[in-house]
Amino acid sequence: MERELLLLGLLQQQEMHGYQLHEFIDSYMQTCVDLKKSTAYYLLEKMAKDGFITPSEEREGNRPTRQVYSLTPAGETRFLELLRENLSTFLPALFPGDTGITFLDKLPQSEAIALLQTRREALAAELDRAEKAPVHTGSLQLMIEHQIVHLRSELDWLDHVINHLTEQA
Amino acid sequence: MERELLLLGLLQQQEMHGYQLHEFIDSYMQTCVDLKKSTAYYLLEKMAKDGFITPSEEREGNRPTRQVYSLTPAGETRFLELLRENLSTFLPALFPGDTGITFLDKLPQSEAIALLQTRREALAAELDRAEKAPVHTGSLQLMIEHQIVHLRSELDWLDHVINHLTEQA
DNA sequence: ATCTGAATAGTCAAATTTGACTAATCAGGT
DNA sequence: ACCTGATTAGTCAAATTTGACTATTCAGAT
Repeated sequence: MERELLLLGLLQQQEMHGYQLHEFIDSYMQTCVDLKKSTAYYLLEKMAKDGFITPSEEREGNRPTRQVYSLTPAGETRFLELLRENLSTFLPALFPGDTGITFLDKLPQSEAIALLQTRREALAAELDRAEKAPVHTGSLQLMIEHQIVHLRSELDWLDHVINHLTEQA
Repeated sequence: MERELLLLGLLQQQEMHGYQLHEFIDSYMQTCVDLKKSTAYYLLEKMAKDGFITPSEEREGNRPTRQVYSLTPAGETRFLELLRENLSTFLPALFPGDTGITFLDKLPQSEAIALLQTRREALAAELDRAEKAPVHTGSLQLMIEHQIVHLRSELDWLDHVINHLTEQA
């Protein structure tokens, strides 16, 4: 559901075509929703069929025409409906990385520590990237700051786990 | 991939049947992976076909027989392989709730505040539930504590956002 | 002028995931 | 002894999601 909200929300700000939407999402929002290109196209077609958005042919330069989508009045209503629902609900974030943590004791401590250190590097790099990202305006910036807060807290926790494991050895 | 790791990991501790696996995951691990019953059955069948687990018929009392799965040697290897990969990788948690945050400014402040307060209640309830959960042993407890740390940090952040919004009004 | 690799803009079959449904058994009340 | 609702254990068609593939255009090097 939040994928549709995201697409509608972006289209509400300005009309765009599929590739453009995917580009934006992939570069600025990979942290809240993971939306593959083919999924974006699928959803756009579906929402068009449902009457929430309408395509119009557009041609830029020499390139083949592409479908540019814009919100219909029904789409505007749908957007607000999904937005209200999203904001009032607590949708827990899932931690696929915790699956491994659950079975940490199935490996020798020393190996577990080494593996987690590799994870730590990747996490630190993510945090770095997020902290360096250019400042945006409005609510988007709010989301970016949320990510930074979250990543810091994750890094702290991971260090805590690694220390804990190291002390045991 | 982490869904398969989870199933293999649980089966490595003791053989189980589909329903039992789903029950366990749904009650103790909904926070790291969301695995529906039908997905569990699908994955079990697939992993059986791949030779990682083997089913054996079992009957309890009067009930119809059911498939109890146990790890094969190949499954044991696969489990360790997936575990190593999971531990060494940083798999970012996704925040579907941030989609709404991104479009917060599309609603009047007062309504946004009210909606977020509803979200806050749900989040606080989750935290409460997590804090009251019985203590487990081993690495599972580690994951549970991670969840608590995370939920506290989320509650803090949400309060921060609500305050910020309230001050603006 | 041509070649090469990157960027743009998608399509499609296959894999995965879901929700809705079925059906049997059990526990408790009446 | 019978009824009712919860629990157990699953199945299945439909919806969604993905990865791999295609094809065109553009920018820069040669």
